[in-house]
Amino acid sequence: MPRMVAEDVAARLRSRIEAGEWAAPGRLPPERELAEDFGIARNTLRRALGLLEEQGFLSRQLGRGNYVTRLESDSFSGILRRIKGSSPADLMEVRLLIEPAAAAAAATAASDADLGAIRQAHDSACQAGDMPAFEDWDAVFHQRVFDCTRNELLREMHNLLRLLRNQPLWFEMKRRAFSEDRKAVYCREHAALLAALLRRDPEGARQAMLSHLKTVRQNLLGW
Amino acid sequence: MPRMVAEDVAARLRSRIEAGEWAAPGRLPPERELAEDFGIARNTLRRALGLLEEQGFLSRQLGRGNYVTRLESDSFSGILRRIKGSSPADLMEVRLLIEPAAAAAAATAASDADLGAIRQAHDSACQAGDMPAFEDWDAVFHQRVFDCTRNELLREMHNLLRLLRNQPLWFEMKRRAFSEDRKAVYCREHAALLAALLRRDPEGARQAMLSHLKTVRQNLLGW
DNA sequence: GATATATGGATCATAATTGGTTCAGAAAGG
DNA sequence: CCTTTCTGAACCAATTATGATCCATATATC
Repeated sequence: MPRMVAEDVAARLRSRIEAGEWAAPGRLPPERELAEDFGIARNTLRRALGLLEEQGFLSRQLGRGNYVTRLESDSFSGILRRIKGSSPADLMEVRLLIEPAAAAAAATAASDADLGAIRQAHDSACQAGDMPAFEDWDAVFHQRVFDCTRNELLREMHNLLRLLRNQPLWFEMKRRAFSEDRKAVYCREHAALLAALLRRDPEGARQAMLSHLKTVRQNLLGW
Repeated sequence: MPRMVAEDVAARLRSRIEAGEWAAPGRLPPERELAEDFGIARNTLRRALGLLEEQGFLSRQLGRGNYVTRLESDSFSGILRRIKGSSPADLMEVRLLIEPAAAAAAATAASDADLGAIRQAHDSACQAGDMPAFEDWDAVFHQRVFDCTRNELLREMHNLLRLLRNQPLWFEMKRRAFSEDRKAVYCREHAALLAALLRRDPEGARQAMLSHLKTVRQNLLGW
């Protein structure tokens, strides 16, 4: 299956290495074992090892074995990789923590143009025909609330969360949880948030975002 | 509806690509899967892909797959780069937004062992002889508050902020702003926060963290 | 030291997957 | 109607994965 199994396995191997399964500087299991472990052909596993070797994670020694060299746990990329593995519950909790505060900040910092952009995203979401289209516009809506805050870092942190929400696992969850009724509820809640922003009402915006996200959590996680 | 389904799909695809669902340099799912995903025929999907290819968003490779090309603007790496360039003011604002809430959450979720670790970091910080040592323990202190929340994602997001604070520009700011008096103030504020955590008092912890961070902002930014 | 075993290195034919192309027919809109 | 667009299917071409086999080197055992 030319589905880039090699790259996929390389990523999984790297993650297992960094999880400390074979602490550096340690030896990996023989290729024949690893291949069986991953359920792939040895040839394919060897390609994955080749990729990791190029990246400097492995040292391969003929007749001796494959050895882990360095591992990065505290660097930016290490953090990002761990962020990618976050659970939906954790993500939802962080959203509940950050987004209401951002909405409050947006209420005071937003320009008229900002609010127009939010309204446009809101309208598009309400008119969206199917679930993927709605989700696309929903994401834009939330992003534009953060845009209002004029805080680059905050925007990018939300971008990070947005990326997580768009990963396949999340997408499946959202697809299962989607219905026309729920979309209508979301639209009403978005409208309430937008109204608070238009009133320049920080507390109202905070509460609107909070109750909206609680609805989302209820629909996605059931609590 | 013979009205440009392809263009519509192209726009949605582009939006999902920009949202990082298949981060560059990443591979898109096979055309047959994507077509089913969007609920359209493979031919139509291919027209959409053609449009995106013309715009330079995709690289299509026979037998291999379709790849997202440039557009690191919204991928993990692009976000990372922009995060690294954040201004001290933005960072301070984000800290003020996140850390008090995290402290409140920590007050309810912390185990005795967690609190012991925080106390240990607090003591070490107070006894630190020079500025780098104090900053180290200060960072550990704050990090351990986040550890209490049992939220991996939240911890890693704080780790990200912590990395920012350790970049050269920040370090210089902190070094200039450091003094024994201010260190003593920080220690008192840390002690107040720790006390609130030990009381399992969420509101107290939130307020203690908030006023501490306001002190830090005053010392670093002057407002 | 000689031999056996374990392990990485390399090659090849075959099968599976994937993008590329074409075509006939259905569906939507003027 | 007529045109455009979408659909569904079949087939081609390129790439990748598989499974097997054999070679090369290092380590253990006697």
